[in-house]
Amino acid sequence: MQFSVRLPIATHMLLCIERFRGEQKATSEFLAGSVNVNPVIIRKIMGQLKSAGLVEVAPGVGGARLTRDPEDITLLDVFRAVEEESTLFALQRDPNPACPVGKNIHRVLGGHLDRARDAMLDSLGAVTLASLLEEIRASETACSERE
Amino acid sequence: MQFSVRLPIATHMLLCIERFRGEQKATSEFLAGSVNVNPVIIRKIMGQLKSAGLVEVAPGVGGARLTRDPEDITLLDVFRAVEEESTLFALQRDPNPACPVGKNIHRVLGGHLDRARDAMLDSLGAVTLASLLEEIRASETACSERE
DNA sequence: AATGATGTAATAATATATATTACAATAAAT
DNA sequence: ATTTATTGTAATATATATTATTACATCATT
Repeated sequence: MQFSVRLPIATHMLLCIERFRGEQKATSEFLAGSVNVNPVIIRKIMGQLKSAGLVEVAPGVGGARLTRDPEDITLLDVFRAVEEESTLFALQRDPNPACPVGKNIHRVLGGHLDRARDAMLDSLGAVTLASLLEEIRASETACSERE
Repeated sequence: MQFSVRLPIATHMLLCIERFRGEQKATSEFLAGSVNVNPVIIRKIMGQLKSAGLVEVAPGVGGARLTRDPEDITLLDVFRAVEEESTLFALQRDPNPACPVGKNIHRVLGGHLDRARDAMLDSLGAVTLASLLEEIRASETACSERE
């Protein structure tokens, strides 16, 4: 199992939107160039970000912008926009109720798996877009200073 | 995205092996009856548990047994036996190095995603097979007392 | 009207998950 | 020695998810 690459791509998109605000109109074409995927992939993920209320897209003229301060957007918000969190851990269907293990496995195991998932989500929730942007900017500065 | 049902099934198998130790030979047929899947699925997962050193299977005569005390087996051990932990979070391939975001996204985002994964793994590592077995046994007792 | 952009449908290629049949190999029992 | 129960594994089928791509109707501006 592997997570889809939607979370990294969506994060990349949001970072570009904010990093180039005022410089470059954030069109699907431009973002596709930075992420290096097909523009339609960008538009689909942008649709999910829009549904989640994280971005607004200018119809017709094009370009996206954040609806909130980068300080108020976390990786958890992005994860929830592009992945289905409730069904992260599946449980086997129809375990045998005549077996004491089969009868109780869902209840016993389910709670622990939910906690493991929540631990991951909490960790994602601790990372803001603003902090990521700062890390990006710090790298840029380090690069230019080295020249 | 959704985890495969291998972790729940493998856990179920281990619990059955231990719960019925001395009562029922833990054959793939028997375990398949409790989990309610095809015996070949059980054998494949059993192969993964064997490779991970969690169980020993008697060749020819059949039946599996744990190689360690249930106190010393955690859900993390089971997860590692049946899932590929290192590739949990994928990163987009070939982001544009000419873009400041594309150039740094892997390094900046990768660390946070690894931490989120580790938070989940740590949570799984805190649950022992022994504790699960105790929860199962408690349910059984509660049921029989209610009668 | 022409332009540049979005939203979305349709299609294809690939990968993974799960179910199932079949059968060779193995160890014990008779 | 043959039979029996079981494992390990290959082969196949089905379903679903992911990613890439083409095509085009729609929309706002110029």
